[in-house]
Amino acid sequence: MAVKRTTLMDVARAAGVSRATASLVIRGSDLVADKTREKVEKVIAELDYVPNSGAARLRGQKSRTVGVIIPNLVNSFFSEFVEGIEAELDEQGYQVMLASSRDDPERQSGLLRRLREHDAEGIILFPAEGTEPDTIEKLVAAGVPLVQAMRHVGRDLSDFAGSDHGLAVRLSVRHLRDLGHRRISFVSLAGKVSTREERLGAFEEELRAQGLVNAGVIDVPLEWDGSPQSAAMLMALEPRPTAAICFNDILASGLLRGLFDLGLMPGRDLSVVGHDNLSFIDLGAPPRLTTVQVFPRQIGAASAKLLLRRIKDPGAELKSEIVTPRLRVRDTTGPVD
Amino acid sequence: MAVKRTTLMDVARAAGVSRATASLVIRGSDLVADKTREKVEKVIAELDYVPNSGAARLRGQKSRTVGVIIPNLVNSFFSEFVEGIEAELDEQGYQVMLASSRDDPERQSGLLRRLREHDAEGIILFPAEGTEPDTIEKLVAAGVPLVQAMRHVGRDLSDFAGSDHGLAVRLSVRHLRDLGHRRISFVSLAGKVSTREERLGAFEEELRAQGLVNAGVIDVPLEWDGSPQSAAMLMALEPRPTAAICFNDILASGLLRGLFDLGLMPGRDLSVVGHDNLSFIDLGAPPRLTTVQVFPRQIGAASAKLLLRRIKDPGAELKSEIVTPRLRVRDTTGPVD
DNA sequence: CGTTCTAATTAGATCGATCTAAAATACATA
DNA sequence: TATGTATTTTAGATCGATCTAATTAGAACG
Repeated sequence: MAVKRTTLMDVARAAGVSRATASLVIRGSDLVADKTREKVEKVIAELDYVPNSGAARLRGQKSRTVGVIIPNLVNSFFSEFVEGIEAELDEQGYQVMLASSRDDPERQSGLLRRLREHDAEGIILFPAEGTEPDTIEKLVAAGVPLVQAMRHVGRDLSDFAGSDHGLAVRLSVRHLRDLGHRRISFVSLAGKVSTREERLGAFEEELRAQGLVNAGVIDVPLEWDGSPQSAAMLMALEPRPTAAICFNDILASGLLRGLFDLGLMPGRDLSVVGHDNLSFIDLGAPPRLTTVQVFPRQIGAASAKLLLRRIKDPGAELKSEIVTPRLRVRDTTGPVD
Repeated sequence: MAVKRTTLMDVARAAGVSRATASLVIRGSDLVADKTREKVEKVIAELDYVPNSGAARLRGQKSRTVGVIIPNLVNSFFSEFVEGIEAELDEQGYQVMLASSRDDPERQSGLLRRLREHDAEGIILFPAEGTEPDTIEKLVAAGVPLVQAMRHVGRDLSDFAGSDHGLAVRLSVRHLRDLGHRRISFVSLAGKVSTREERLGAFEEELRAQGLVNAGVIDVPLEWDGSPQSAAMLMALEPRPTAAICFNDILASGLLRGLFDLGLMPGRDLSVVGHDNLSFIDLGAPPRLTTVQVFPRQIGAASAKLLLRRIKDPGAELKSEIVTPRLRVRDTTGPVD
């Protein structure tokens, strides 16, 4: 059953040339005469020859493979992010090795190790919650081209692509202020990651700058149902907020659902703003969620570009690529009455 | 900048043993004395040695890597599917190489080739629309362990994991019949893939069996917005359907949105059933979509298991794993008045 | 036709691990 | 101590492509 592999040697023999020449043909070198090239290419097609990249990379050093680690794939934010990466790398002939850390730093360390064993030329890391700076430092010290995406651990250790979280929050706050809201809450997800701190920090700062009131921060777990219990928690706050900014669209949509279950109307009884602009927002029944678009696909593409740059030039200066978010006003925010 | 790689030779030298012994330690062989093992392991840790899998696989043949090709990642159905695969393979120490065919058979061929070059031990293929049986035949002939998932091309060529599309449709039809519906439409997506045929075939068959009327099949493209124009198309049919079964949840949610835009109420003016049970269904505003749950994660896991089995035993009998779908009745189906 | 220059080809070493088969060491027993 | 057996260790060949440096074929010219 196990067919013996067709090697370059077989091809060379069948085409009546040397291994070296056959190798040149495969790599598309222009050192080889057209006639010879044709002959060899014909044989390759006939034998359905597939090069053994193990051998190639052993000698040639490059695997044309890049490792990508993300916390999970359930949130479509991550899928879009990966899509962006994949599209960009594919164009350059790179293959993505995908792994999911499940937001567990230990698991993540194992994956990093495995990706290195698999000889990834570089790694795009969406760091798991609680990742130690040490992890990053070691990678960089070992000379592994690395880009951190979205979240980052330890400043100025690696290239970075992400979003301007501060601006995202400021956009939401200002939008709500323009609508007359003064008491605003923030629905965050439990845990300690740089994004949470950044958004929360920006939230409080901007409230202060605008002279508005922080009506309370509530923490909920990130569940597939978006933790609709946030609705009741918000309505129990004193003084009661007239608007809530949510860490992401999943939480925001969960909140919408919770409001409906309480017989309340988003945009009237409570204005709701999300983050991410996931594609499902436009689907289904109104009202549609007002949210800040974060462009995960672009961020993915940017990470890929940064990584390719670093692979080419390991000594290049550290660079950050920040994608500017954009507010998408839809139906769940309205004037305060 | 480019640090020279630490090789097994370096480890061996530093530990005062031979390359062979060091190799044994790495592979966890019990042929090596405890004292020696400790010594070597210490050195490995000190030098932060990472084996070069290129060399290993060149000699040892196994890459512990599996290729996965899916049409795209935007539909979260695919992400969940990939999650299932990744989780299962990860447990066995396998690494996933992910690639997206964008539903283009040509691109897909290129990717298949690339995955083989990268020495994937096997491939899980969610075939692109319009994939030729020839593609599959060649792979199988070349001895590449292959599992087709969800869709399949050419029967009995490879292992297969998927869903019982026929049952899925029958469940929806019977549910609608129980609610008193007699004129039912099907919203399909344009294109020719086995799933479409299967679902459509089962639809017509079951209508006949139940003595119901096919009120018309409409084809729409799969867009991110779920092609809400389907609503108007359905309402223009003569005689007008009282219920519609949609190929997937994206189309169904698009239809819901289209109905609202026309001022119609799903579940009252038109009953709507989806397929897949994507996780966003529970989010956001009511009404929630009635749909058939398809369990992509389980199907992914099943594909992974089938593939591992075939890798272990290439001569094993062909096997199909069919996951049974389940109807989730929510708000968008109601009695006909 | 011999010489020179360029274009095309090739032999052979090499990458870093694994495998086989043999050697060295330890251990038990007579 | 000698001998046989079990346990560890190792030298050296090997996987399949690529690279370097050298060789050969081909073209151009006086």
